[in-house]
Amino acid sequence: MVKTKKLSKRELILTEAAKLFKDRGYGGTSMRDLAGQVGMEAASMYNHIKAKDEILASICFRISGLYISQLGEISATEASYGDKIKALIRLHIRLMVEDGPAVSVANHDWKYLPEPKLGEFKQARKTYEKGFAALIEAGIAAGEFQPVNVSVALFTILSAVRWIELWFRPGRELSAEELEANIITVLLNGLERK
Amino acid sequence: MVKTKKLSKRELILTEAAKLFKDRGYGGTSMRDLAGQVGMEAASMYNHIKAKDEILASICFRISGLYISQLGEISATEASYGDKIKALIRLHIRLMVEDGPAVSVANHDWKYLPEPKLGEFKQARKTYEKGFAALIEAGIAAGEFQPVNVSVALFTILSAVRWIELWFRPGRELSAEELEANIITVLLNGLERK
DNA sequence: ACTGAAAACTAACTAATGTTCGTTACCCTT
DNA sequence: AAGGGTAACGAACATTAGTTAGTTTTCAGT
Repeated sequence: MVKTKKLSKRELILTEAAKLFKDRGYGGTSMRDLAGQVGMEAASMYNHIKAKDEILASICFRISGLYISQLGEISATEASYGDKIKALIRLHIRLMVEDGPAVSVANHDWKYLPEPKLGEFKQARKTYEKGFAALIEAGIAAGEFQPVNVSVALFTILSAVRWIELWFRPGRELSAEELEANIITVLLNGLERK
Repeated sequence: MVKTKKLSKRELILTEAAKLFKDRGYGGTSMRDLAGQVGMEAASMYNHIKAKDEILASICFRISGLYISQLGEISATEASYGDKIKALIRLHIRLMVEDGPAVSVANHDWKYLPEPKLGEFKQARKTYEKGFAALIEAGIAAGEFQPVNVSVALFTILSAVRWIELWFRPGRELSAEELEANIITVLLNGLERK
């Protein structure tokens, strides 16, 4: 089991890096900080990773890949558009709760990717947003949703779930399931009673 | 007019700093970068500001002060709770459109404030959120809103408007007024038709 | 025109950054 | 027991960071 050990050390670095990047930002995290958290010297980490920005890229693209593949699966189901949107909202919340630091990094620090990777990541994001928007548009065309501007609806939904990381502490006052139910209520039914 | 000139140079620095901080982040912006944008040498800026983090603090507290004072005014009116929430949403959108870079910095880079200031800023934010939440809670108690979790509603609304900066380009396809109307529709009435 | 302050400049300092180098310890296979 | 590759290390590299010191320029008020 040679590969296993190698990968697990590397993934330890990636995991700890995501936590630190989330807290202090990419630029605010030094390789020595990260090494201290991992439990080795900064130089030693270069046996497992190629460069600091490769760490960032690994985190970002793992998350974007997850989102895009899940979007494909959900789109392909036979559910109503409302249920598809709900499933996507649940996906975002679940990933945020389970993989919080990495999602946070992919949302905030992607802009520090060096240029070949930066363009690829932007494109991946655009791909995801286009797929999400297509569902909203189809839902409006089917009379299932209100005839609202598609971009506004898309980003209102996306942003509403991206900020969960900032205040949600699982088990404190609110469970993940209650969180899902409440957010879906607000976004799909609106705040006002009718 | 001695004071006027002094203030305008300082404010030029603050304005350009907000733009750079928004694009490259606080840590990703060097004093030499900023000086180049302002049109002077890095050392020269220290005739107008005390330190780099003082720039960050000025930007953050100016924005937080704006939000808190406006919240006070809106809370004191005699409108319905729905109209108060709408007014707050419009406030967020207007500030984002008119003062975009500074709002963006106050939303993303506040965590790099050094420790005495950091605590103050956190408290200011909490003050604002408490005031906002009180309006939602009162609206629910009055039967005007759905009995949803107050924190969830609060942060869903707050986050929905914070991301405008990322994709909204005024005059392109959508005006600020249409933006307001659409966001309010989604948040207050929900996406689904009923 | 003179003066004194405000504000610009050049140069430099210290600290910290990402990364590389050469070497050493470890450990699995033979 | 020996060999060889993996992964750890300490030291050092060049670069860049924020900031300060000292000096010169600009310019409004007398």
